Amino acid sequence: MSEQAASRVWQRMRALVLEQHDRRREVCAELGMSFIKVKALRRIARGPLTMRELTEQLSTDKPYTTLVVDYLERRGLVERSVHPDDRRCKIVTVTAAGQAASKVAEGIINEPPSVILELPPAELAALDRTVAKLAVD
Amino acid sequence: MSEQAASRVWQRMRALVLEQHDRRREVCAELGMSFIKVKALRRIARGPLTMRELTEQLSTDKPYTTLVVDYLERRGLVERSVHPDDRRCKIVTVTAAGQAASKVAEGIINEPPSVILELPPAELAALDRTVAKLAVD
DNA sequence: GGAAACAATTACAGATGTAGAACTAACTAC
DNA sequence: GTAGTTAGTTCTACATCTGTAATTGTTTCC
Repeated sequence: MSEQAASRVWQRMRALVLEQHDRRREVCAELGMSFIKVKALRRIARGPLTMRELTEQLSTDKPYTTLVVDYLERRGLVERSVHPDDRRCKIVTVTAAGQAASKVAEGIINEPPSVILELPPAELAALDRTVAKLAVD
Repeated sequence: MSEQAASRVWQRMRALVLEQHDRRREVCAELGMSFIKVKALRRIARGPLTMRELTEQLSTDKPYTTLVVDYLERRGLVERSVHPDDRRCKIVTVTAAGQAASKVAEGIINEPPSVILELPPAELAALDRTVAKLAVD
């Protein structure tokens, strides 16, 4: 029954990501900020965003986004500027320091668990191909 | 380079679990409680636990565990009883109502994303075998 | 039996995140 | 130009979570 296999796969993937290899605490300790702020920083580092876009990405509300960006700006990691075409909007951009901090975060978060690295090369390659199909983005 | 493949696999698994198919909001809305309380309920439903054990499972602190269990007990989902061999300990057990609520939560959380179900059977079977290797627990 | 250790609770302080209402400034469309 | 809309901010209130210290009852070990 392939439905059961799918369920098994899903539960194990969840366990791996959320329990066995959760690096959130580590990242927060390293950067000295809450995880939602790390997430905000990483998104901004990926490319400039308006406040509204960032609010959507973080799935939070506008007032809190203001607080988060205030915090990151105070630490010199991001900057606000007025949108050239629509002066109501602000564009949030990462600074050099922010880019560096984001890289540190990515390094910790994207470090794969050793169990994946230890797979036989052929099996890893197959896994790579399959998982690529699962990721829409 | 298999290190890059491992990194790719990991990042895509994370995206799938945390972004594409995150059911946390849904579960919280359905059960009317915060996610940490859902997590506590699910752990207790899996089998009786002492407060200390539950504290470890939730990776929180003792006082907060007391509050969480107070809440679940007030809603009639779990019960506290004294440990027969060590009267310092309390054993937290799920009630019938709690078991039912937990099943609802599991149903939502464990429902695999459709992309997994849609894989060709042979590929799903291979994925199932590989992922089983990755899950230590 | 007494000291030390442990489980759980209580009390408390503080950080973090969620949410609504009201406001300003800027844009859009008629 | 004026009405309605949108982006962002401020203010406020609250829920949630984290962390420390002290307290109670119980167990363990000498």
